[in-house]
Amino acid sequence: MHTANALDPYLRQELDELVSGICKALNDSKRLTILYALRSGPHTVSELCEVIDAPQSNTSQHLAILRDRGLVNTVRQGNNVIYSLRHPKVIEAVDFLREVMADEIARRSGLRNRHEESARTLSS
Amino acid sequence: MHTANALDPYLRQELDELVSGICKALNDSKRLTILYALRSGPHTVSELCEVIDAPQSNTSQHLAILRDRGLVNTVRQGNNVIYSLRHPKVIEAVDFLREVMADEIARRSGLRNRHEESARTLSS
DNA sequence: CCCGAATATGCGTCCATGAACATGTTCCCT
DNA sequence: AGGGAACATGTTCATGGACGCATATTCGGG
Repeated sequence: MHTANALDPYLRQELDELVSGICKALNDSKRLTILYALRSGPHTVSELCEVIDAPQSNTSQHLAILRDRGLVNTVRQGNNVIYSLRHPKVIEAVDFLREVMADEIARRSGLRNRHEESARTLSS
Repeated sequence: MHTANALDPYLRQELDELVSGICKALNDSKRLTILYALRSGPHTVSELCEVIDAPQSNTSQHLAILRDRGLVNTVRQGNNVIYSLRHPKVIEAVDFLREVMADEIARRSGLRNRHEESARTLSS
């Protein structure tokens, strides 16, 4: 607690832009799946359709979001458009969040065990 | 591109749970602000109200989301409830995303300059 | 035991967003 | 030039989430 102090207004604004600029793009499992698929190299749209198991228009819309926010590169090659990962750091960040999730799951099962133990102790 | 290959189904599922479990909680500027405010130490609800400049009920709702997803701890102390950061790693992950945003902004202004230059070159 | 402070929750409303479908656009090929 | 393949985009519809307000709940003090 200590002093209530408003947070640095510059940080607040930066977080605003972060949410509207990047977080929103990461807030969908299909888009995350696309980014992870691009880890291993560029892919065409139709390939990504198969990866996320969605119709072409839906896939294109998700790609448009990632493209608009600057998270992927596009190159036209004949009839195909090839998407690639622009900021590999994004994957690192998401991997960090996956660690958090793993930690949290571990913590919960730890709590559960402790609860079971207390229950056992109390009922004995 | 190469082989289209569906992504590891386990990873897909994990990304699903990541989105519904953590990403959704991070997909709001006020909640991010709360987490950053808790970096420097625990805070009461009314303090956090001031930080995010929102009415109490709204603040409590955001806190409930962070609490349900396990991102914050709560301790009751008399009339107050004191919130603290449970997983500092979350901040690290978000900081990573901030770096990505900074990179992307730099890249764009770089592109803009190059465009201006080509324009100047072409028109001269 | 009741009152007020601090926090939580339920409800209604409004807006953002994802999915599906149809339609445009761009390119290659003949 | 025209047709087909690969993508992109517009529209509509349904859902989810944020907010405000009112209402519980929990706690400490008199």
